[in-house]
Amino acid sequence: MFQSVPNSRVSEEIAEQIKGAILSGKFKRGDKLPTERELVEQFRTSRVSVREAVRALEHLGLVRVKRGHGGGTYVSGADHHRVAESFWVRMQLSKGTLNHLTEARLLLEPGLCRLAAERATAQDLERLEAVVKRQEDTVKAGKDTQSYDLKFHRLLIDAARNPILALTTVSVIDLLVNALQEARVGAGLTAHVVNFHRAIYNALRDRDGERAARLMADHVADIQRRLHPRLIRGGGQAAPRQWISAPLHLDEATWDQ
Amino acid sequence: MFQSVPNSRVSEEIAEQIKGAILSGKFKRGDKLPTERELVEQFRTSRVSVREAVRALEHLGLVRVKRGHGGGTYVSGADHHRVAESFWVRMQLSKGTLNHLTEARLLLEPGLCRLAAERATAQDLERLEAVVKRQEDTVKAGKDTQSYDLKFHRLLIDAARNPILALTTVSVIDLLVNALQEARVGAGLTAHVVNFHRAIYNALRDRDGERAARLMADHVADIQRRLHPRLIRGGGQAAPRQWISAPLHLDEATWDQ
DNA sequence: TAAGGTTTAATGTTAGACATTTCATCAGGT
DNA sequence: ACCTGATGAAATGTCTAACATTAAACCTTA
Repeated sequence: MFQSVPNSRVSEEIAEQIKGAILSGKFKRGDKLPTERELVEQFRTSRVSVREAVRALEHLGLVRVKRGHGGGTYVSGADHHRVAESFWVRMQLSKGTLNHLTEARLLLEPGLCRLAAERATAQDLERLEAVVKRQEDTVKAGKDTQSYDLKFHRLLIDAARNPILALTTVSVIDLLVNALQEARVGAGLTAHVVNFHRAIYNALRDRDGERAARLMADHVADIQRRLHPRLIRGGGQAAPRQWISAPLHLDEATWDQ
Repeated sequence: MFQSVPNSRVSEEIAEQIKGAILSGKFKRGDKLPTERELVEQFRTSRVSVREAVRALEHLGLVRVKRGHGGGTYVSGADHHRVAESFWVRMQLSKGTLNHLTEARLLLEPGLCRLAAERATAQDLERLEAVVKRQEDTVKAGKDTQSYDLKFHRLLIDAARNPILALTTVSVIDLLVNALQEARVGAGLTAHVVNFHRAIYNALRDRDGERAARLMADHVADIQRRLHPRLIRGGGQAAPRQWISAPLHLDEATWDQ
């Protein structure tokens, strides 16, 4: 019946305006917002309110704040870490386990494969192939391949071209990788992993979404079978201390790492 | 190699401690945290830092703050609205559309059906049946059934017993419902909806996950077919002004509405 | 007893000073 | 040339103390 009244908190009003400016493209990724003092003048308010607004944007993952000389508020193009943190908190509140995370992954990633098989561009496929190849070489050299492992999944997720599923899936994978690293498991299955990646890539190249999805499901289940048993002695309760993955899009990773 | 240093911001340290207290159960849903002034004394810090910490928890969805007499900070047991907002922001940044939301739903909800078919308790089924029945009665009376519609999906999501998928799916549905309401579509398909719900319930009762999943996929696709065409004239760009759904768990809705 | 004003306990907002961090620059010694 | 360390400057971070606003509870009165 009636319109809801405007936000009662000054900081929310400010945050809303800045958010609008960012989303409408007035500020782009990497741009620096005015300093706190300048914003105080522009909004005719106090520094506390401005800071509160900036914090809100920070928690949305829209900006990041740097201290010191040359510091300030920089537009960061929405990274996923805050969402991952929310997932983690909710998991703890609901007494969730790693199996719930893997279960989510098992639903999400095969679905993304189907989408990616339809939508992957030539460039997507090229990048995927390059990562698989480099991973194969690294395996032969006997070195750790986790970074390529993650890159493959990230490229695939991006190729599916669905921002919501991407945000969710990256967060889930990130939490899983964190938990596994925390528990010091994960080594010694590199050969299996890269074989799956190669097979999935081939399916995507052939635009065979079903095959890709099935392979991905096997791949994730394989990881689950191999890693989770090692976790029985109760690892992974502590919150992640630092995030493994770069922010959501690989392109974004170049400037805000 | 090295341990990460403790959070550099005072407020993060405070937030971490309070978060820990909540997650470990020292504060339960509905409990009132100490007032800002009391926290200032306990942490030996300033009100600014305490307030910043409380804001952080608010953005995590862990607490909500009420002003005025009898106000204060109350533990809210993680509602999904903040995650939904993050989803929305990311969608806008990525030039996403309603179709991306529906696509996510189309992947998530059938999957949840499979899980729910395995895991639903007798009580879950009882509640689902009750909602379907009431919705059928409401349809016969010719009234609006949206609240029952949402309740059905929420009960089903809860029955799948996966906090991550639940959080994601509730957020997606919430955004969709918001966008559709904004665009004033949605009336006139109540009979179709309730028939699907009945069929899905039957499948769950029979523990036939595949059938339930297929029906749910049809159901969501049906909604998409009927509603999205009406959206062509550009509805749904404005951010949701208020959230439709109650917080994540129905049980939680009783005290913090 | 119901309507409406008053009190009061909490958060919200402002102002201004000072602390800290971080980069850039420059000087000096090897 | 090049590393090392001292200094300066620009920004955010923190603290204090006062005042504003809100909304529940209480009290007064018709």
